[in-house]
Amino acid sequence: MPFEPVSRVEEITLFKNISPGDIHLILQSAHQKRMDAEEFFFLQDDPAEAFYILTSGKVRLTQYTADGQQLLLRVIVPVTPFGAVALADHERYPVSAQAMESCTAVVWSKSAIQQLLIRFPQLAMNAVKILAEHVQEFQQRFTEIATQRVERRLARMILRLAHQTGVKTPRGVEVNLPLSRQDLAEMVGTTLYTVSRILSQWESQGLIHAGREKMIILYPHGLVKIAEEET
Amino acid sequence: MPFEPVSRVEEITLFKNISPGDIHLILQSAHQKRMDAEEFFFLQDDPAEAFYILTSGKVRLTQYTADGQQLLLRVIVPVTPFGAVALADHERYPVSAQAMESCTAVVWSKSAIQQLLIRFPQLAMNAVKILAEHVQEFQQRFTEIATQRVERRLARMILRLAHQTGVKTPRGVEVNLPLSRQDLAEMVGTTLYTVSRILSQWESQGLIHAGREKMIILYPHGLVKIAEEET
DNA sequence: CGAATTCTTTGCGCCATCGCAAGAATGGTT
DNA sequence: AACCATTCTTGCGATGGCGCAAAGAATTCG
Repeated sequence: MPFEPVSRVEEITLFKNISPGDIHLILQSAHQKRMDAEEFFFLQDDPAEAFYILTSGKVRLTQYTADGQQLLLRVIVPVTPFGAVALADHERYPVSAQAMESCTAVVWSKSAIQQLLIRFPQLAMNAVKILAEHVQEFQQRFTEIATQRVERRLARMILRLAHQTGVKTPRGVEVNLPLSRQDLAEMVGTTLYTVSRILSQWESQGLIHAGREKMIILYPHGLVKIAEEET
Repeated sequence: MPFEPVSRVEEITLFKNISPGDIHLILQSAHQKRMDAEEFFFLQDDPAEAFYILTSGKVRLTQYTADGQQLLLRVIVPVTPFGAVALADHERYPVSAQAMESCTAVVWSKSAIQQLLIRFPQLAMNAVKILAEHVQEFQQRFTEIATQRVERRLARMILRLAHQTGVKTPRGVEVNLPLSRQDLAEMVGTTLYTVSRILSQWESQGLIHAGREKMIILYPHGLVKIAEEET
């Protein structure tokens, strides 16, 4: 089972303080999966039966509410684990995971990953750490949405995305994700109209250059200011 | 070290599938702590150095934002663990934990709990499960606040609280928590004015009886309807 | 290459929620 | 019993953000 992505996988939090030999063992009980754009790794409310680490492509994690509204909770980029609920027993996925483009991932079945957690306690500890970070992130985002204006939330989100996948180009920092206004709106908890208006305003101020499903940050400091300044 | 609360502690998720003997061992490396009302178990941004299980009293978990706003993220009742970030390395508490009344708790130091996680892998798996549930809860609340009106969010929150600590009385279900309008507002992400207005309205409809820092649900079904009905 | 589809922008009216301010209610204190 | 400190209520004006509708780009596809 050839694993070119191993070299990068080794560096991630999940495998911290685990010897290369053990990592190799752990990876041996995984298999690879590829997905075409738009395909679903899993759907919300499915029994959580597999745990993934994305090795290429991009994945969107979406939650829909009882009344049909959708929320884009996060975008997964390589090399990030997702479907971590499968680490716990008897859970269902709280989100749907959809490939935004063609993707590859390393996959463990629930039973495999649970055996690994018992066999390699450090792995369990790392998983705890990852989940603890997720809890923090969502507490934080909950706090933000409860207390801050849309403009600030959007600025923060774009900076976060730029941090995740930003690429420096001569013109500025390019956010390398095909996100529509609707997607951005779902991420910060607003409507596509409001997002569109704010982006237009920023564009007229020379802060960004926003095109269809892409965006270049011309003046990051301006966004930082919006994201942090009081009021 | 006498542990009257042990009997109840044994039932919680954290100790599931762990033998009574092992639980006893685990509890032996804890110590007890008592706190007076208003005292802090820990403050936000403190290094996470201890992990707690509340055995009596009530604890509020609060997060404050850079600009000084406060959010009441949750109320801890017995027998619930809190400070779970201490399970992970090098973390800081993302919230402050303050006793709402005089409290007792079982406490493990970070080093103790980490040794236990290694020694009892099932403990680590249970911790993973608990954290996974927290992630879900906040994803859910994030989604709610992003898509639903205040009235519905408040109805949901009150039902949740009633579920946690509700006591049936001849007059209705009494929510046994000293929460001010401000507290409720922070929990659902609104202002105390709006909470007050909504509660007044519900009171005039005969759904609840709301007093100063207390409340009795007279007609739970009415709240459920508000919490679930579409629109 | 042109039509169909999807995504984006923006004017406009609307309303849920905010937040001040002032006064009322409640509970504790001496 | 009178007082003080909180907490709660409610009128009122202000407004951020919503969401329809229609027109304008950018892509996709046949």
